Amino acid sequence: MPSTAVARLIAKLELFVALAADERKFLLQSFGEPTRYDRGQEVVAEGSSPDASCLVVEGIVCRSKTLADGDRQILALHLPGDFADLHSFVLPVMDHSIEAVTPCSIVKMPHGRLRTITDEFANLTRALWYDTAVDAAIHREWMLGLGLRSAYERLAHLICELFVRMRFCGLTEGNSFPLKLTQGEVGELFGISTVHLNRMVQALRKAKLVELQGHTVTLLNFEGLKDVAGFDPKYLEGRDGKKGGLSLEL
Amino acid sequence: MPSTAVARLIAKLELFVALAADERKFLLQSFGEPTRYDRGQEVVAEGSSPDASCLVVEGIVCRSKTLADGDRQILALHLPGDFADLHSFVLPVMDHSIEAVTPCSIVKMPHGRLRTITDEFANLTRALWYDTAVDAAIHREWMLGLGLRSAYERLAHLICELFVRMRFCGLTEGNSFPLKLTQGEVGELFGISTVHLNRMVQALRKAKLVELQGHTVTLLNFEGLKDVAGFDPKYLEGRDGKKGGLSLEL
DNA sequence: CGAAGTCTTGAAGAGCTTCAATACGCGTGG
DNA sequence: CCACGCGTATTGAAGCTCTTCAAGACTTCG
Repeated sequence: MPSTAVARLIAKLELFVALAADERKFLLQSFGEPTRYDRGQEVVAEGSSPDASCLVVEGIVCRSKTLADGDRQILALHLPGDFADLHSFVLPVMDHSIEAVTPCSIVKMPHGRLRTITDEFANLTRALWYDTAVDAAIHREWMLGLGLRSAYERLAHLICELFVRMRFCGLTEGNSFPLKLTQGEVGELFGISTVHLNRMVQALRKAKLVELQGHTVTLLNFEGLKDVAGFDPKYLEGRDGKKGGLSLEL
Repeated sequence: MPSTAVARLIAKLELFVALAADERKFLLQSFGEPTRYDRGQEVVAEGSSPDASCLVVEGIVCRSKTLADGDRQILALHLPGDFADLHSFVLPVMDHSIEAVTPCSIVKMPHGRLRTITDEFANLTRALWYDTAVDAAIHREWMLGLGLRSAYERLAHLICELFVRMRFCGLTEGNSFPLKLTQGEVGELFGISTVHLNRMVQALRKAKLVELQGHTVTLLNFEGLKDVAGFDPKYLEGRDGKKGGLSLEL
């Protein structure tokens, strides 16, 4: 299982630049044993100085910052094959925390290995740097959403993004993907009240764009959803428009 | 002048890790001639693929994304000594644009030089990677603001951040710094209406926290302002709490 | 079947936007 | 030197989005 996640990581890095066989091999050998985390469990604490970076193997993790008054803002979601805190290698102190949104499994790459990579594999280093740059690009896309888009558009956007990223992980089935969260949890993740989230979900249903039932999200009209969301998968793509299956029938 | 900006860049990088003499020298020799830009002029277009990265020498530049309906969200502000798009070295296509907020002067480092750095100077590469990671950390701080903070708190936070960063550039005078923008422009930068910005400015005045008059911002009570803003300069700092003068009497 | 959790609905209120009008500040030409 | 005019700052008021509180309906599972 961990090796599947590393393979996904490699596939993502190769959207940017081809890796040499020894680079791939080095990556595959750099992760420790998987650790399991329960729903809601903290994986990395804000203010800590980790000595390893986390790769998601299974489940969904989120990164968040908490204000003095207890309010929390979700900064990013990570699916299998994503580094959640590769940047902790170059950032001395975590400015946010990482926690498990669903039960999940994580492997870690010690920063010593990353240091070796940066000393010996210039090409792989650029690829990892690229990975953190894509992460920042996703931050920017979220900023757009937080600043400019209504809750309705934002929800549509999140669903588009999750669908595309889930598909890259092979976690979709047709136009559906699993999301084992209550509306309350999605609301908190999303930074809006349960009540309002519910109304937006109903609006998406009424517009025949999305069905959310049980713990499955089904896209009924991806084109329409993309229009509402203003979704442009460019920010998830690699060099020369390589899509790595990211945007099959977008 | 350009060399002052590069010196600031070096000072910032050394918050993370000491640079060798040849690394510093290589940096100093890597930038082209300065170019001037007028207020509002585009420096780098969204969707383009630059072959060089921009270092601000003078003035203020912003990065922004524009939605289909024309609404624009500011993603970051950059002062002298900041790379505005170091990430364009590893990101094949610009996901946002860069433009001059005030008249400014910019020098560029060709990506070929960056490639040489990543091939030959592992230590400097880590330092530059660090720079993009700090940039992402600032994105995260802004996300907090956009998602959780009121316009009043957000304005207080922006003033704190600008003050600290301006001081690092030596652009403050006592508790004041210049901001040659109208309230309308600040509002747009800030993503709120002129009317509401004005009311928030008045509130800050009434609370005796800040004076904004003409084109000068004066902090009357930094402690109080930090409290209102929930400002914690941690995200601007380097390894081992090195502050590089960032937080003298914070 | 009952109980707990989840979803849905209603209604009042906070924060911000927009439109529209008024006041201020300052440089220019008379 | 003053008056005019234009850009900027300020104020008022209506309206939209989202929040909170509170209650009711539906699910699911022991």
